[in-house]
Amino acid sequence: MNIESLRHSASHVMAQAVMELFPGTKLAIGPSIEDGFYYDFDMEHKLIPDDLEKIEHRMAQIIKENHPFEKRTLSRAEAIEHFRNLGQDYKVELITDLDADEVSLYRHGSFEDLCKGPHVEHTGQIRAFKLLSIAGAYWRGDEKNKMLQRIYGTAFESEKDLRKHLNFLEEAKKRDHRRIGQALDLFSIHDEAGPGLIFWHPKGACIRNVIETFWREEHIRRGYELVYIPHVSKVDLWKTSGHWDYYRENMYPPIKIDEQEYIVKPMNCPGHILMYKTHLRSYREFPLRWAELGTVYRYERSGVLHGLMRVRGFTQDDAHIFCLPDQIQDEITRVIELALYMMKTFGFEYKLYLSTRPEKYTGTVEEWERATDALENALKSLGLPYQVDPGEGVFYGPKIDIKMVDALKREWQGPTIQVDFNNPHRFAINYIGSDGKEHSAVMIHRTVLGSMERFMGVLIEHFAGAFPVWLSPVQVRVINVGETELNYCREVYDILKQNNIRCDCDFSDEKLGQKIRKAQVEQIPYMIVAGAKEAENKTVSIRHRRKQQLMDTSLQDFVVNIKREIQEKINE
RNA sequence: GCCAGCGUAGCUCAGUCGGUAGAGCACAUCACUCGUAAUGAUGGGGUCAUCGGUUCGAUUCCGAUCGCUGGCUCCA
Repeated sequence: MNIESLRHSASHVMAQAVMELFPGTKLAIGPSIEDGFYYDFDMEHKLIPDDLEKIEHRMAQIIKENHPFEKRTLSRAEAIEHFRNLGQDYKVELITDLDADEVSLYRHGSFEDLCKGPHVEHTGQIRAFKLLSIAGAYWRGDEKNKMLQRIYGTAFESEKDLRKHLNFLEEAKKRDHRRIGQALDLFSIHDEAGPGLIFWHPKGACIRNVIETFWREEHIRRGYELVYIPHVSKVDLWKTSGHWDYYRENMYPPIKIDEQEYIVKPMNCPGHILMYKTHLRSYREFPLRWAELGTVYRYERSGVLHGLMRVRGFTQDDAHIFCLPDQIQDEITRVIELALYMMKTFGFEYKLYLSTRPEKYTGTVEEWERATDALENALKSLGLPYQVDPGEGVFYGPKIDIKMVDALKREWQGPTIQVDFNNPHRFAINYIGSDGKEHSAVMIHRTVLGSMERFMGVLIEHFAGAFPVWLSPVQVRVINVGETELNYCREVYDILKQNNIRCDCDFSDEKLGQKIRKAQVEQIPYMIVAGAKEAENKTVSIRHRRKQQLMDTSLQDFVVNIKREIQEKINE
């Protein structure tokens, strides 16, 4: 049995149940999707969560009755007539827009729907299903159209598979970076400050700082130079770049300073370009690789904000590469290697996507072809599997997107590499070639993490808050058993500190079990417990947050081991 | 921005069919001095999101605003 037809069949059964419970409902579309199905309805009644239970109940009855799915075919005109008589306007619109002479309808029991199929044989084959949520959705996904009510559900071949999926949803909920971020005191967002603006608490800032330090060192190692630019600049700069005309809805309005209007930067590129243009460039300087952890501010519609994943102020791990046309492939190859190195270091699987020329584009077709070939050749030369997204490129150039696949196999937008044909023309980003003439340089935008905010959000969910030692804000907690060994514990703590290990201590009057529990809840990788026995023998008792067995060892050995674990960035 | 739901202590949540609120955790103090995931007692803490309306009286009902959640649309 095909899972898609199973889910699609479930959506028909759901539509029937909704039609019966809420007569007069108009049906839009109800496809199967990844992990489930939905159906869009246009109805007077506002669906509430309790309705889902009622609908599920009716669905269960329909399923039990084992209605066979039966197909029949109507001519286009007949079908339009048929659905018009039923008052199903959306179906009429769908058929009208169809290219076919005939359309198929599927019936089970008293319910019939326009559908190209296929379906399961009878409703009894839908064994395990659940309705999940109610949502608003525009007719045909266009915000100019009417907002319909959508019900999401899921269906599986067995109760066991369904339960597995529901457990997955539970697990995802537990890993929600907003919940963990609060529980582990990593970051906060404040009504008083504004939505989509992140405050990094010491522990979150610590993790971010570790990542940023690693990022800087790795970039310098790979031939990048670091730059800094101001956060505001005159509106004219944004007019030259084209953002004022094409990106204004995402930009904050100008600030007036001394009769001049200034814009808070939504992107870093114009700033880097100004520096490029401070003197005449020679082809001998290329490639120029300028990197910056550049904070940008963009207006995002209130409904789209989401924790760290979608914010209004964020820091891109940005870089711009200025190079010759025949250097594109080599540069792209290096960027992909860097990006994949990052993915590997943080423990992510990944998928690569190549996006080609969209309908609306700037530059010439030759430029596009040359750049797209360079991107594709880079992917091929690295022997990497990738998927082509035709027409999904940005208007100014083709791109490679890398999606991070986390511990729960979810995909997140991460690194992106984009060739830009627009800015070199707008800003006259030129260089003097070996022929002594002026030529247009190639500009590549790229990030290898995405943004610090989104990356940290994904990282939190990926590790469920249990960061590997090299990223953990507190790597070791020193815990005493009683009062007598306090001095020894302080000695241990001092030695750890001297070795640059991030540690703290819990010398509170609580029982040992309580202190261990606290450290476990905080996901601290190592707990060092020292009591009279250890103080006597000058050893430490090591407890790892995931391992049951304890280890008695010398502090020296522990320090050597944890330093290696940090150095090698080992993911558990 | 749009549709729907929600907003009660630092956190998680009860509760009030209109008579100004409670639990657990956390926090503070005290006692206990404890050997690898929760010791006990006591205490502090709330303009029940904000503003307005109805009412003798609003945290509760109504409206607006702000914010959050799930989606849609859009994106790093």
